[in-house]
Amino acid sequence: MAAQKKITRAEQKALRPIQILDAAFEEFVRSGFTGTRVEDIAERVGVTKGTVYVYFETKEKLFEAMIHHFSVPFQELLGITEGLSGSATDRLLSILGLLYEQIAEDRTTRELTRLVIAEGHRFPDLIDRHHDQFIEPIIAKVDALILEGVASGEFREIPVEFSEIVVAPILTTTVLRLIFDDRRVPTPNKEAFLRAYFDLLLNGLLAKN
Amino acid sequence: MAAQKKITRAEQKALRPIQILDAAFEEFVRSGFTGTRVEDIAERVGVTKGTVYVYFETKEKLFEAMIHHFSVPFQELLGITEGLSGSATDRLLSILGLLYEQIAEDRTTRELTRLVIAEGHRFPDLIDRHHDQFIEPIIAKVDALILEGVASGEFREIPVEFSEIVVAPILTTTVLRLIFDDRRVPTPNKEAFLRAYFDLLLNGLLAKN
DNA sequence: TATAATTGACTGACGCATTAGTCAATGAAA
DNA sequence: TTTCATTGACTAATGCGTCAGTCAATTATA
Repeated sequence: MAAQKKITRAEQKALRPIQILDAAFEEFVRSGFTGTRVEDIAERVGVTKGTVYVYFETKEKLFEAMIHHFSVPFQELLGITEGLSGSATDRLLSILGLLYEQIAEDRTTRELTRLVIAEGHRFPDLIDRHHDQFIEPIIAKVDALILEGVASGEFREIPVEFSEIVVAPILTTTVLRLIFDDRRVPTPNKEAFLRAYFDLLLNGLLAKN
Repeated sequence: MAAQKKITRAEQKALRPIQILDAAFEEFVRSGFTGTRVEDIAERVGVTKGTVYVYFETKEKLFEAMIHHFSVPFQELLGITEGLSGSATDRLLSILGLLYEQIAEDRTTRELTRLVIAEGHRFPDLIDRHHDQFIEPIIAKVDALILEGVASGEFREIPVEFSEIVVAPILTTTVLRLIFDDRRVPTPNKEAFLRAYFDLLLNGLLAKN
């Protein structure tokens, strides 16, 4: 019935590392580095432990390769944001919206955040990579846009060394979903959340006027 | 030289559980639940593994007791905030300042947050306790104050179901310090950070007026 | 096309190290 | 002398990493 895709040995071999990395992601997310058994990863792929060691030298190397593999997609995001036009406000909100989708709503990014927090001690390189490829570019981008808005007169002057305050609701949503994932704390409705977030960010809490 | 405090056996025995819980905190924070050896905890106290098992049945029970022990001090905070007076703005900022000190700046609370994120899967009760004694009371408190401010005309009407947006900079600072703790990302100056946070929260980013 | 030879991806049992948990022996305080 | 907090050697179990052997897929030969 199903179109039987004939897979050659060479094709299967080329696929193996990625299958193993996918399985490793799930298991490491579930149990952390020390709590995960290489055998569980193998079982998830449908092979035995020996096969995993054909492709990866050690459990540590496998963990690092897995992080590296899943970190790639995010890097594309910051490129996309180059082509935006409009007022500083429009562009800032566009980027914050994209960041919300890519960080708070994307399971892979969320779980990578968990691993960075949980396993950072054991893998210092992980922290450095996360900073250089994730935190720093985001902060720099938001900094730049705020400065543009200040220069054009759209924004008040605010101290730019604290622009993590501006993106804070995104990371907070990420962490709350990481901890409570759908039980106890409901997943926020995206449109309603962004509306409230942007409204407060732009206009503040005070009623004056 | 030092005043030699004579410690009786009974006093020492009464002290042991707390010494073990303190040591357990440090070791579980350093290596996570699975990565921590009971022997390391014992060594930190200056006893051997057998002694630990006199006071705690299993490693799991010890972990749970440790979390319980260190979660207590935070509960006092929410009591303190009852006696505040002044405008809704003043009281909101007072509470946010206290929360910043107690969450972002207090190492114990920070590291408990790490354990909740890292070990929550293995200890579901931990998640529930954290929600009931930590997240929920904070959100409820901030909700209530915002509603008061809206009622008194101080605040604009904002959707109260998203008041985690208001406290987001606190949790974000906590997480960033957890990940980067002093290397790569500098620890923010408290006064300057709170000034920027409160200014943005009250007045927003837009220049209008 | 049919059969034999070869390859190499995968296996799984095993060695070795680690560690949770036990308990009879110890020795210092009372 | 008695009590009992502590010890540390022990076991049972677990899990990483290895590697000689297997067998299905592939290639060479008839």
